[in-house]
Amino acid sequence: MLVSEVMSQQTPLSRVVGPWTDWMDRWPTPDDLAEEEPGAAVAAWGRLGYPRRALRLHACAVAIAQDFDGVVPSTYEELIGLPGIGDYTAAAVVSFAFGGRAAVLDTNVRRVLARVETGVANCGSSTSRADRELAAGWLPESEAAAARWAVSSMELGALVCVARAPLCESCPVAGHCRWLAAGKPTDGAPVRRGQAWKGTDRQCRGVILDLVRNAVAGVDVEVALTSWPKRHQAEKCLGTLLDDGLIHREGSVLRL
DNA sequence: TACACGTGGTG
DNA sequence: TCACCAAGTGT
Repeated sequence: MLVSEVMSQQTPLSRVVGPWTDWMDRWPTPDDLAEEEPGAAVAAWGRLGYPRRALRLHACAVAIAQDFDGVVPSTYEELIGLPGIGDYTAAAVVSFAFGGRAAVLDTNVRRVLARVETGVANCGSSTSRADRELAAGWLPESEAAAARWAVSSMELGALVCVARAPLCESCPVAGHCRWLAAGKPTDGAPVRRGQAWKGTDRQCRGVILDLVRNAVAGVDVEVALTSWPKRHQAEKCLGTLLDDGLIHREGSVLRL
């Protein structure tokens, strides 16, 4: 559950299934992953995106092996302290893996709360204090009910109360929705800033990392730098990749 | 709070 | 084509 939640961060579930299955076959327990080199995790991550998640997941396995005797902890406080585990993932593991009581706040749930409770079309770009208070107020008291609420609210947002064309006709809570009652106003929706991509450091890093990931024998530094049209930017990005620990350098050879 | 951080599907 | 975006985290 922890692995699947980390892989699902900002990533469609449909793309997670394959890598997750392979990952769990190869490393069924935290100890199995902890014994590997971090580069193996980065390689197995493939093209899931945000590859630092692979590094953090490896570090998470090491931490679980060292601090929790190889057993995934079951409380929010313990989980939130692990690498790559933030508010959402800690709550998700508590709720989905252990059936505990935690407010699982992802973008889907925040959108549902924004519409049903606040009456606006969309939630903010990040979790706010108001979101947490709303979610805390909605969370059922018992563990069982809370866990069911968590998965229900997330599915509702993912399948029915979707961002673009919500299926209000088949929504089970349509009768309670302030946004629907108000005639589904679109104003007030925050203008999302598009994610720049072409020519960015992000794209440059992706190109260089992909090159290294696909070269079994490693890649010559010069080859990597010439894989990007702007030399200066390539040097900078290779530098950050090395700093991040995503790529390692041995002489003039680059490896994961 | 704002920003950096990948990738591939979709309208 | 191309902007938009999908179950966030760390700084």
